Amino acid sequence: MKNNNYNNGTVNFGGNKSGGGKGYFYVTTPIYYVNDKPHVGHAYSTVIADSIARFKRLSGYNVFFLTGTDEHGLKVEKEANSRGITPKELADSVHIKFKELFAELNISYDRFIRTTDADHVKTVRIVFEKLLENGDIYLSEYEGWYCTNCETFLTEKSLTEGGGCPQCGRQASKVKEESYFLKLDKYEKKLLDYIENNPDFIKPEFRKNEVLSFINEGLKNLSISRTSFKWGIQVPGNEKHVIYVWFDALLNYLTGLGYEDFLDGQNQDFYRFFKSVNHIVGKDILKFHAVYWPIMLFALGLEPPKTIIAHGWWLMDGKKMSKSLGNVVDPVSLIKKFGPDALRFYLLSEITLGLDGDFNIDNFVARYNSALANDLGNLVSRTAAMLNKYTAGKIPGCGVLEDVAVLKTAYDILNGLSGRYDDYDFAKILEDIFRFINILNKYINDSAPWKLNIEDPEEKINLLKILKTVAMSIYCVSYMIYPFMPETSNKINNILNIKPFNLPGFSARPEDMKDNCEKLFKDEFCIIEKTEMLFPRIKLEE
RNA sequence: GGCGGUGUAGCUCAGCAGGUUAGAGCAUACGGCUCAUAUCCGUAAUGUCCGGGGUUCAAGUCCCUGCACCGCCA
Repeated sequence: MKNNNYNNGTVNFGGNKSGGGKGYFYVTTPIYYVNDKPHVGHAYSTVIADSIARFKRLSGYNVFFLTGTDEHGLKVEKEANSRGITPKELADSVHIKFKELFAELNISYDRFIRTTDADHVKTVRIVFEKLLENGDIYLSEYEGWYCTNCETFLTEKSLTEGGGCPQCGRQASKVKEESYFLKLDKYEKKLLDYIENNPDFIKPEFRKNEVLSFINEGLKNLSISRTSFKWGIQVPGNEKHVIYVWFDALLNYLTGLGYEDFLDGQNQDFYRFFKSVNHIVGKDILKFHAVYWPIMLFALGLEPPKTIIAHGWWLMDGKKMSKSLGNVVDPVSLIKKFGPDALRFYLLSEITLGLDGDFNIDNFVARYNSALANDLGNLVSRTAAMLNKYTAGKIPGCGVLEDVAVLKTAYDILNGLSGRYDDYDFAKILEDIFRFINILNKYINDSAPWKLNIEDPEEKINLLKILKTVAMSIYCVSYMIYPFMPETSNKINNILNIKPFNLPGFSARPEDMKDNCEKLFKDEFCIIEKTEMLFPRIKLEE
């Protein structure tokens, strides 16, 4: 009978970030528009945010991770009308689809915000009134071209030859209407200064240049209300107007943190979190986050976000995903088939941050089989099998020393991890991890435990040393992959009979893993007897 | 039209403060092992480093130019 009590007695499972107080970390995804069900692009943004959130929590930070849905605006109203339901009914049903996807993907968000939530509606109104009071918002009149589909005002020059919208191609119309405007020109200089002085503000770098050139062409004050439809938050005191969907949506980042309580002096953490905010956004909405949003914050007397990460898009077989092409990748069916971690791994390892990626199912399967099944899965499987076969599952304690050279490789990777995460360089991190996995497979091959004679005391020690080294290394691997593949990490720890990393209260900075690992393996313990395959190989059918 | 970027092995990309035989992963071929998910490990082959010109003792690596593709803005 094997020991089923976790071997965790001596490891520090408390928050152990050195140097006193905990760091704060706030990460957000875009809030997703509810006019259609989620696709793989939504999964991608969210997985990026989840991985960084998990890593920061693991490192001992106080993390707040916000995601949610953007539910107001003309497109939702239209879609609802076409389905014969109310906009709220549409939002109710579609937002559930996002929640289901995130549950399948093991997304560890702290709050799922909806722009129809009462506290958000209240926050938007408070902000609007505040800015109206201090003069950053003013009532005026707009006369010019407008695209109803995009809810965007257009300059005459930007129209296509037939008078269409440059974005969607639909016919633009000439309108003359009363509108509230947000002063952008007033803060133009301040924003430029901020961008110059904060190199981490926009990532990757080449996007920063695009934003700079956009601002340098001169900002025109932004219309932030509409009178042509109803579905939105009404302007306080002038209910003819509905607040522009982007003004509404961006403020979710404040609502989610409890801005209202902060204004009432009830929320001490607000500043600490907001100062460390990382907005994950798609490249298509960078302008809203890097230009309009900081200016809204300036107007409120707050600092712009710390970092905006603009990622690329997932193409499908080289083509943009679209309903009309019928090539939209449904993430839920992929997860059902291959598991959440396979999708998370593919999304994060196959794309360089900022660039577009090509989603190709053959490539997905190839990566899965090669990296996950053959390299990682098989490493764990062969190690567990050898332990069970040769030592009855027993991993020796401090009486048998581990191979320092092998573990040093692991500790070196761990020590470089925090810096790598600051750059959001997930593909590189995963590359390092899998290079180490290859080293472990080679180490096993080269030292060939199966050739050793257990009857011979000297050879037995050697055998134990090899197996202990690999077990310790796999524990480190489990830590390294936890942010990307939490379910797999938990399974590995379970096989090793060690507590999972996601237990409340557990934290260990990567730099502390050497100590933690050595303490954990100081005493002899047994792994579990029956192990499951982490990633069964996928055989291509047909 | 303006500004910016990219073009390196079959595929995805790294290399670029200029310097010995141009790299990695995947895919391919051959060899080794058998603990393991027909897995793992090793070896090998393949490149007019987009074309053209120039600077230099020396250029994927710098400059000019042409072509192709992409991004942002108009």
